[in-house]
Amino acid sequence: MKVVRRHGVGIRELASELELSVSTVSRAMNARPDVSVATIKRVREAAARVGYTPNQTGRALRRGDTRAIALVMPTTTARTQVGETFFLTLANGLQEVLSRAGRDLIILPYGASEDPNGYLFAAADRGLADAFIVAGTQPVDPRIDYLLARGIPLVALGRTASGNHPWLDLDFDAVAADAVSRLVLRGHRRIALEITEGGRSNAVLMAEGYRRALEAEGIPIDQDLIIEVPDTRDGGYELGTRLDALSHRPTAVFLLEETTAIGLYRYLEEHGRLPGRDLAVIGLRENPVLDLLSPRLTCFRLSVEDYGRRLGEKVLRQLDPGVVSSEDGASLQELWRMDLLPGESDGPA
Amino acid sequence: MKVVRRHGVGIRELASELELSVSTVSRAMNARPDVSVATIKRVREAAARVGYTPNQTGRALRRGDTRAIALVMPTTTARTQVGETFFLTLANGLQEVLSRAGRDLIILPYGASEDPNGYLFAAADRGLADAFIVAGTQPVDPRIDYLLARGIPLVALGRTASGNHPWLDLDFDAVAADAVSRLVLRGHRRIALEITEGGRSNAVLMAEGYRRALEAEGIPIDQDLIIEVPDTRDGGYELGTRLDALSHRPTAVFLLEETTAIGLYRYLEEHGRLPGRDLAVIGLRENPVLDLLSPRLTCFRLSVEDYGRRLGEKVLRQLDPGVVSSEDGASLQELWRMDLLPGESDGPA
DNA sequence: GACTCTACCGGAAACGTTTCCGGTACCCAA
DNA sequence: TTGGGTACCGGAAACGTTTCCGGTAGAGTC
Repeated sequence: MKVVRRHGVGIRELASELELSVSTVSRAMNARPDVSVATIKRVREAAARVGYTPNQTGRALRRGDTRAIALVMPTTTARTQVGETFFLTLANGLQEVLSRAGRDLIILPYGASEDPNGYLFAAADRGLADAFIVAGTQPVDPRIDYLLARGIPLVALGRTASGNHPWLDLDFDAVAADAVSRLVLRGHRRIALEITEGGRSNAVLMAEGYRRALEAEGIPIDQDLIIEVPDTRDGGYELGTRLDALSHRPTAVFLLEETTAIGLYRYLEEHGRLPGRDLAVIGLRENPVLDLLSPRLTCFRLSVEDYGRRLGEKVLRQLDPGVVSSEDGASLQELWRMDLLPGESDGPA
Repeated sequence: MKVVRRHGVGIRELASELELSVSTVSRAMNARPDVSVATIKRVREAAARVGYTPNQTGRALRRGDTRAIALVMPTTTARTQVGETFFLTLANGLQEVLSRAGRDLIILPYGASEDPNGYLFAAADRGLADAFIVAGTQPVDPRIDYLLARGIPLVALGRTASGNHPWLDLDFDAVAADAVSRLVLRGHRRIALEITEGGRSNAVLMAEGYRRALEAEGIPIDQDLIIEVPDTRDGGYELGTRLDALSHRPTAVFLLEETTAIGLYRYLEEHGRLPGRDLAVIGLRENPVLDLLSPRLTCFRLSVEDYGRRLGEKVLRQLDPGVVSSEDGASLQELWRMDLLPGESDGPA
């Protein structure tokens, strides 16, 4: 009934057409040293002419590897976060590096509907890719352990508690230190921190960085100043009310989720106050949506594409340890710095 | 040097442990009718115990199919468009449908750096997936022709000139008709249209729909009212100047790229004018970024997730024609309606 | 001229699975 | 008791490629 699409032309057809053996054709296609360059040329040309491409499945079966890297990432952020282009931009930079190395990028998206663990387990068992990049990691993430246990190369986007595996993460400590010291320099002493509700791992890390930064500045830590709200605009509005409800109001706030800046600005505006004049605000990540805010939000610049490129280099190094760059040893686990991008929202106290 | 990870346990090991033949184990794993249910149960349990999963590569080689669907999509929009979460949300809905059918979704992203055609050609030749969903289509798209020529199942996201292949696209005609008739009803006669610079296919389609809608309303078409600007905020600002430069100013404008609304609003504000009062504005697609605009932009609602789900159904139908839904015949090529979402930006003339 | 060495190539086995084809054992009816 | 059916299972050939191992021819060496 159904048209069986046997692969158009196989290596055997090509070999017989060229009156060569299958093995020679294979070697020629792979440019092995023990074929004459003349033969390589001849085979390649004939392949192009008849439209032969080595079947990847057969090749993968025999060689035991695919030439692909899988990026496992959540798609749910697309709904909750405003203007969340993070992962796509990341994929952009990542792919640039990978394709230069002759490897393909495969994205495995998982939504809210499926079990992220089972999804990755199945893909790993299937041997879908040679290495996995796991995004949206949890502090203790079964996916990392699963891959580690099977010796499958991986890079995590975000540190985990699983110990000695490669990861790349943002340097929250440095960011917190930068933000806090900048605010302190402008006379702020009561600096609040907005973090995501529900104890997400980034929130925990940022809270730690914030505490360390305050300690470094010799400012006592007030637990009330760490405020958990949803990472939405409404969360930002709520943040405004929560700040005002404090007995001793802070003069500055640092936002882990820049989306909340929108709601916070609206709250302040409705109450006749101005960000930067009546409350200093610093956001974490630059985001084109924030361009609409006035006064301009002070935040940190993250070149997501560069971040993706770095991720690509890390995963390639996992696969080909031969290409050891000079600074290899220390960079199994790596923190990524972000530069402060001054705006007008963080005025003096 | 490197630890060769031979697949942990293969079907042979499992078979010998169970004292069964390889073929029986295979049949049991696939729940074929000619195995006893007792054996199926026994095999499945043993498989779970020793951690055996059929190697997908071997299976694919023998069966000639993967259980995967590939979505080929551009990542460049992430940079140019503000808050472009379209594809990720689409993937979300798509995957929901596919995983229900026991299939995996693989995303093949292509950036500006690579040749989108070659990228797809290679993936198709490799037999990466059973079917391809091609997004970011051009009116005449070599990728579609390539897949068609090889008989590889596909669904295009966007109509093309390649004739009789399945596609799903937005119903620009209906949208234009809705927008125009709404504006006409409110007394507008000079209605401008903003389209993307460079003759992108959506722009052409929308321009046609716009013309047809005007004709249907008996309004003569003025070519000057069709204005091409970049699909950015600055493009929106430029649109404002271009509209004002017209000898006979329009009283309403319909935006193909809602991103431009941001710049247009700013232009109007700077010139002391108000959208909805001094110029009626209707945008094409709802976009969370636009929530920040005041007065609220009238636009059309597109449930991207539903759109993705529909896309999934279409591609599944390509692969399993057995599951013929009642309205199958006519739906090879399908237009997707969008509902108008009233705002306050399209006041009377 | 015999020997070794190099450069290139062919045959066949492997990778892990599915599926075709056949074969046994059993049950039931005649 | 025999014959035909059914239910289940085993052996072996595929799927398309790579790679091991061996083999030939020619060049170079003494």
